Amino acid sequence: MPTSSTFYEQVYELVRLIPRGKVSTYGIIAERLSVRSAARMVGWALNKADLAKVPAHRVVNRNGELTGKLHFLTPDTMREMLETEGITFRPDGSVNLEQHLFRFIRS
DNA sequence: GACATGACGGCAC
DNA sequence: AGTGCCGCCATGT
Repeated sequence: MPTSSTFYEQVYELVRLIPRGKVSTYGIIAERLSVRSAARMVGWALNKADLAKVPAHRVVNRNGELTGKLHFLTPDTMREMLETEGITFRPDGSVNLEQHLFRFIRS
């Protein structure tokens, strides 16, 4: 087993909190994990994630672009899943964060 | 152990 | 406003 599965699990746990119809960003998740400016790690973790258990399609970059779509079954899978959940897209194909960004509730 | 790479983000030019 | 560089940190070579 990995020396520290905590990082993966914390990322997955946060991603699982994102409800249908909402999305979050790599940067916000990284910040929530107190690993600021290490958004790359979030993407890396999601790449190794079990897509059946983690709604990785709900994580986009800061501009609302589906930068991880190539890691799904087909390049259109990510967008299709989001559309099914009610996400609307801009003409350029990016998600309207103003409307769909999920804000984590802090305790 | 050095070096490149990656589902990113911020800031300098 | 577009482009580029650097920081971040785990992995593979």
